[in-house]
Amino acid sequence: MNYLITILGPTAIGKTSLSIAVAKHFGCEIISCDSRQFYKEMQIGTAVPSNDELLQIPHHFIQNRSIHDTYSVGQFEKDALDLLKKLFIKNNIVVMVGGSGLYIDAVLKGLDYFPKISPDIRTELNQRVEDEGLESLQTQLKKLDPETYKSIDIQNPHRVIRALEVCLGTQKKYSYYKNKPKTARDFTPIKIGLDADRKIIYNRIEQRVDLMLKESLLEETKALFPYKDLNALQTVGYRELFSYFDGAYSLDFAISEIKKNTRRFAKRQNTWFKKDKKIHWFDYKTKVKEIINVIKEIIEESNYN
RNA sequence: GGUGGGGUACUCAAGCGGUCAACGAGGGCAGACUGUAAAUCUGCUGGCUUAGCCUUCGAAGGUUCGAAUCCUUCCCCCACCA
Repeated sequence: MNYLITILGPTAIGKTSLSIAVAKHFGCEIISCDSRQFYKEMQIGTAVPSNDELLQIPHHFIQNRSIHDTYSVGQFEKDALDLLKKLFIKNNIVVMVGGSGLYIDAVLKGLDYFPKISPDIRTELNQRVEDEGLESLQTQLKKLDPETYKSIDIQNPHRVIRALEVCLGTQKKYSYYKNKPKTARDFTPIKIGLDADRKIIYNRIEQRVDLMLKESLLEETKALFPYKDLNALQTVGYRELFSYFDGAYSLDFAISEIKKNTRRFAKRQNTWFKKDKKIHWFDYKTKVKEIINVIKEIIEESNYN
């Protein structure tokens, strides 16, 4: 039996160090499940594991892509599954860490298959939202795929555009592809959540942001300024500093915005994870040993069944 | 001391006799989420036994069927004059 120990929780809670300790204990490797740590151009602002940490345990999906690549959850699911297959040959345990709820679910549960859509269609739809307003796309979606029109958040431009681009790009309804049976996973997920009181999380965020700035986040961001419109750079910590370099924000304001937006991000992560009843939650101060013991128990128990 | 402007919910800020528990924005809180997800979107935000009731608009009085809105006095801020 294979096990994918998944460590999740809000940003700045201490997932990285836990994951390394757990991976060390089981002598296994780590795959990252963080939608921003894929990009090699970003390091400080995405709080990628340190070089020292990376040397201790082999990590995957850390800075393995460029911000200029187009990457998606669908591709990530495929990449992760392919890699897991190889890793499970070496060891029946793998650790996955990350805070991107959708990406975690993609690996653990699977997404529906969608054909590749030409990026031109999205560009066009984005343009149309600007020119004609969202309403125009809503109307079109209602005509092409009434089922999806009813089920998605019609106020959310990203949702409407995605549904529409699938309809337009495949000549089939978006709903046609949805909710198909997923390919079964050949591993058992063990979900470990790290949590703390809101105040503590907010405090850690505050400290982490200050630390990033000390580690020259400004320089890192400045170098990326020419690419600020790229999707990968729509990221807390960078966006606000782009506004600073733009002259729209003062430095102090940009920093307080980073902190605020990170807090909101942590809240959204929380909302996502709360729904999942299969997560084993631990306070962030829990001793690693205790968590490992629980993991071992879960593994033993599942071996009996 | 004199004159003028102002004091509105967590903050900023509209309202200037009834349709006001009070526009809007910010902040906060809650939620949604299948290839943009650190993104994007939604709801709530005086209290309560919540289709209703109660207590709010610097304070205290007054006018009125009815006041955040009008009058009087007082307190506090700001500007100018002295």
